[in-house]
Amino acid sequence: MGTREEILAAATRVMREQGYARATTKEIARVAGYSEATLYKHFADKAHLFRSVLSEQLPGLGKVLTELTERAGTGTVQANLTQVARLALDFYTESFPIAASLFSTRELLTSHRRAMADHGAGPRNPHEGLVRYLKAEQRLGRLPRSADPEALSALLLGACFQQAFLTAFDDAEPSGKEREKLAKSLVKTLLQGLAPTARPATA
Amino acid sequence: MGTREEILAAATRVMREQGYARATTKEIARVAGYSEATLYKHFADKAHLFRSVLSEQLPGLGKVLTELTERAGTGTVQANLTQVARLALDFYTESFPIAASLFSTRELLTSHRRAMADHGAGPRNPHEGLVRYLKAEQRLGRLPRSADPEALSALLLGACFQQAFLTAFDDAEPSGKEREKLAKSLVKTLLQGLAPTARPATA
DNA sequence: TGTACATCAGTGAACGCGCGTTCACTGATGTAC
DNA sequence: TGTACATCAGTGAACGCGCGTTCACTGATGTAC
Repeated sequence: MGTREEILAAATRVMREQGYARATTKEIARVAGYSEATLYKHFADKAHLFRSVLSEQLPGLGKVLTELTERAGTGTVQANLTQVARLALDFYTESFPIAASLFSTRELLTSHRRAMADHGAGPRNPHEGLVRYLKAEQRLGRLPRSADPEALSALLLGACFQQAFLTAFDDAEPSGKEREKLAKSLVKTLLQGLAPTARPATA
Repeated sequence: MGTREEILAAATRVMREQGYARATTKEIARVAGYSEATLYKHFADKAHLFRSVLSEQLPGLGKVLTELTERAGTGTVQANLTQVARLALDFYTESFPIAASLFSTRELLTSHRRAMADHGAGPRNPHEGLVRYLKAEQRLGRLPRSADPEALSALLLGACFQQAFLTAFDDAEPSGKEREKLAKSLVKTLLQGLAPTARPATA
């Protein structure tokens, strides 16, 4: 791992573990094992360093979900969606603390938004990938035509996203088993027939 | 509105509009229309000020949802849940930027978590209120016994929460109509029978 | 092989700046007689 | 009513500190002859 990568890894770690406010050039350099001056040999300024962290260190969930479409028709819809939920839980849990730091400064948010847009990336990517998969399953007749892919995706990914927030808030990672259990129950509820047993006329 | 309240309002506004990093005592005092010294007449230090913002300026969704249980049995489940979704969208959209700033420092997060716990409050409150309502409807026979209240709540509130994140990320509030439409489609999908039309044996 | 020079990753020490915080102070308002 | 004093919200100016950033430098490695 080159010096640049070591610095990026250190910055990521500091942001994740201590938050944006504590992610100073001093602390990042200390954790990386280099002098502060070395940071400036590899990055023009602090803002550049952070943009690199955001674009290079965050795993890509969108890409995985884009490839998901190719799996349409194989396995069961339920099993496929459960794996999506598991991946989403892992991804959002890992990236939430860093994503939150985007809101530390308006500039950081604005510049990152622009940079992502230029790469065709963005926080809606996973959603778009999942919607594409669901539509494919719909065409294959494995999902009712009456289903709303947009809503299904928003519900499933949203639940995973909020769970990641709660995990970060508690500062206590749930075990893999808990995530597995959650993923299963979310998908089950999403796909399970839930026709109300009674529909009173009173609105 | 007293001086203390004006300062709190200014701090809230600065945090929301400019982010935690820009929410300096100078800027807050400027926006409030007082000197920095006045801040220290009303708050012991900056951390105190922020804790007050978090506990006094954020609207309480949990409380609304707790009262929701009393509405169990009236109207339709679908209409009640749609209103929950609308409230949740408003609440999360308003509070997300400030909640995100909790992750700027580990201390802020830790102290806020403790302070909330002491008041019996926390980010799981809305979830608990909604689960209680859903169980009440289950007892009344207006929701199938096979339904999973925990999962239903996680899905619905999670979708609203992530939508709030996207809104903050885009820095563009969606119109009331868009929120209304989203709330309706989420609830419809949650309650709509979604029994898969085919279940292949291939796992 | 030895010598002279070029390159380059990395550094210690210093810089100016804006931060949170404190201090001695002001001036308006209330109170006692 | 006037006078003397107390109270209290608010302030301007200064403080020490840690931040991001830059500078002149070092010493190891590569290259030419």
